[in-house]
Amino acid sequence: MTSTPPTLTSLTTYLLAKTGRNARARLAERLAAREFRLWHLSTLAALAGSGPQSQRELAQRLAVHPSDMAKLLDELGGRGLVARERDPADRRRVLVTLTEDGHAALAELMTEAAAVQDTVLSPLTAPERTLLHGLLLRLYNADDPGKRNGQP
Amino acid sequence: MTSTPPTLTSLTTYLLAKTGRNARARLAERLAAREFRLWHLSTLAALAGSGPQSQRELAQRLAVHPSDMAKLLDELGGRGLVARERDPADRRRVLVTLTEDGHAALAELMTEAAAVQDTVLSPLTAPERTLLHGLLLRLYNADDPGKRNGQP
DNA sequence: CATATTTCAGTATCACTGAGATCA
DNA sequence: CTGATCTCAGTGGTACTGAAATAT
Repeated sequence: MTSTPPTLTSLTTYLLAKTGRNARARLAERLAAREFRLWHLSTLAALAGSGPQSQRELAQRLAVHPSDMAKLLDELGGRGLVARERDPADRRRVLVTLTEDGHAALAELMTEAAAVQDTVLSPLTAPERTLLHGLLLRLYNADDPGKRNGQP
Repeated sequence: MTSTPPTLTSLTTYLLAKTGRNARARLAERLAAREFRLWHLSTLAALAGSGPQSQRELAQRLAVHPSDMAKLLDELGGRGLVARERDPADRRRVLVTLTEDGHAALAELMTEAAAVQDTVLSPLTAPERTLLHGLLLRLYNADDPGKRNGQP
């Protein structure tokens, strides 16, 4: 006879995937109200955090395919949030920079993200949230950066 | 060298989504070697955990659309892992049950999942893993109060 | 007839592929 | 010419939508 049936919730990785997906979906919904998608936020954040850089660099950093990065930057550029110009030093490259409006948009979206996070983590106390963050950060830093693809 | 901008990694929900997606992708890769997908494992586990049930019940429990559940069960049924029969009490319903082979397949897949989990959680000590599991379980249970009577 | 369950066909979106264009 | 970057059209898989078929 089979004893106690295996349950999915006994797998930590199952809970990880489920809760992560939930958080992601909630933020996506929130961003959609402002006509943004998750990659927009990630891209703006990457530009703010690491300064002007080539499209290829940006795509690698976020683990997005260069072809998709082109479309993303088209959208962001059309809204005046990023500026694209040929690198004078190497005219094959396109240097992407964050505009003033881009900085403002990023600040707004990060505020939204913080609000969503507060909802998602509401079952936990402040020290527990810090603890969770520390554990997840170690998992995050351990897996190969730039090998896998996914959404932010 | 590429590093993720600090603004995103300061969001716990970003780490949640990323690590969850990573775990999910690793398991999917592993299951694919046996010609299974993640939904197959989830479905088998739900049947083992909650016993024979209608397709609709199963779909709701796993938050899958009924149309997709039909396809999933076609695949599992074709491999002899589940059996489908009309409910004698209400012939609109289709009662789904796990076969012997289904139980065996589930045990194998759960072993695979445990192996993947051990890899993903390798940066953490045993007590830390327990701690993480407890925190995630509370987030998971707070997620959607609509499925509080099921196992997954 | 009104409702519930299952099934099938079609749509939408996302990650990815590959070919061509530009430039060093 | 070789190699790198960027662009664009198209593919495949997954999640969803809507409606017909079957039964209560």
